[in-house]
Amino acid sequence: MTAEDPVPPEPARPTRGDQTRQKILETALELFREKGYEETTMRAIAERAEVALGNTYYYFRSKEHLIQAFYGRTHEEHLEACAALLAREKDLKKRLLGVMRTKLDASAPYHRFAGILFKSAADPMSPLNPFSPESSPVRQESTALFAAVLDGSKVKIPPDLRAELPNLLWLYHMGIILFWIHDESPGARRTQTLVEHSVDIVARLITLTSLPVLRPVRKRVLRLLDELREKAA
Amino acid sequence: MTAEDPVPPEPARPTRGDQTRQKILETALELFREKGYEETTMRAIAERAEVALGNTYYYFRSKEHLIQAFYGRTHEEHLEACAALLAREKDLKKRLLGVMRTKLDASAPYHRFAGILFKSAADPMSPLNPFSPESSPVRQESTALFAAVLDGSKVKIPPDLRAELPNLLWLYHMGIILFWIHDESPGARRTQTLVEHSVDIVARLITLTSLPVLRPVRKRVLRLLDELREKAA
DNA sequence: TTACTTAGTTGAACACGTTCAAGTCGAAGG
DNA sequence: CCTTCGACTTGAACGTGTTCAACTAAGTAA
Repeated sequence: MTAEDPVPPEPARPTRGDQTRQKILETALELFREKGYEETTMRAIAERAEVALGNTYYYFRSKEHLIQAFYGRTHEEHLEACAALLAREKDLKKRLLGVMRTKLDASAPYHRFAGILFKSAADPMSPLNPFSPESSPVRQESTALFAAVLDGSKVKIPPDLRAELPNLLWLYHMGIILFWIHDESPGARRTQTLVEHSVDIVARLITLTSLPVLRPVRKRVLRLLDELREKAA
Repeated sequence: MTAEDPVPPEPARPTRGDQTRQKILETALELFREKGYEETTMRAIAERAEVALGNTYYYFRSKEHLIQAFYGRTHEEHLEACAALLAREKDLKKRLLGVMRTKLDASAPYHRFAGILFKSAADPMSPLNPFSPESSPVRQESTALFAAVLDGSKVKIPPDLRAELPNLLWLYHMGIILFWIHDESPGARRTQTLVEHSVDIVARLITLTSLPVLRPVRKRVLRLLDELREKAA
């Protein structure tokens, strides 16, 4: 808004480098969609982007880092796609279902090479690992989305559980994605089935947790999460 | 036993090739333990095994396939390690706990490069993917182990759930392994904590499933599994 | 013995991801 | 105008996993 940002952490003026960076990323995603990840070579990316091979490494530390960039992008698409629904709908189950459906829709074009995402995601050394510091911003945004899913609904949830639930839902959603990656059925029908049903189950479980019978289990789950967090520090 | 097997599917007589094969595998695991997976080159393996580079590919289709061989081996170690306990103990929770503990113990020497296992495991294209046909024997053996855990215990489990539970427990155990891979705490303490607590929770849930309140949820879970299996065919 | 066959072995060659020392470009300072 | 400096760009070179056509060894039938 003001005349000039003096020294902002991440200014937004597009330099020459920014253009090159974007061209490389755009070209890479294009090729990934066309031929898949493994079959796309860095040389091919550089060539189509009209850039020297080494230059791609000036902007992206590795081939995998190109995927991280893609990951951030689909996440933003997903946020947009479910904003309307979250503003309108008040029923927890429908909210969660909507979020998961739009997630699948947003990811669909990349199903072909999404495997590589999880391939790296499961590798503790990879920057793509969702638990790595490098991707924690995306993860936090993602769990924030699930917090929003809960907040906008009218369901009563015990406060202790409420605090942890976004993390658990994020984990749940990662499980779904993992299933989706392996799902070769046309239009990912099996994953859709899984989502429809599992959302129902999850929603039920959430409401059930208020029952006295389940209190001990709930407490144990929460205590476990606490302890793990302790030892992590 | 008899004089000569005429044409058995997979005879057991050790040919020259078997020796070479074993030497390569042994050397590979040795180097993996010493330097980790990424840092071990196929050339180094070939050299120490006193074999030509190309020969390693005669016996193992790829570097990853060497890991699959290792995977089968630790699984056998694990089976042995928990046999005694399963013969003795009758309490479900203790049985499950014992199995999971021994699993971690058996895997401990390989923690350093276990990441690569899951890296490939999450990739739908990889032969290491636990859902792939190539590794289904190991998976079946593994779920059979969990069936044994249930069978030897005195807990009453609804038959419909009983049929699916080994698969669910296998999934649970994969989740634990995934956590373990990312666990950098000394001696994998965090994973141990996770196991101690989560086994308790799982055991509780299993016994709780007989409760009338939980019947609808149980039924829905089972129906979901059924539907997914249907669509897979 | 000789010819044929199959299992096992070889290392040069290939394609790829990645690195790096050397460049080019454009703006700021003199 | 020249110089300097740092952002940006270049492509040759490296190390890697993997392939392959050619070779050897050893057994089998004639």
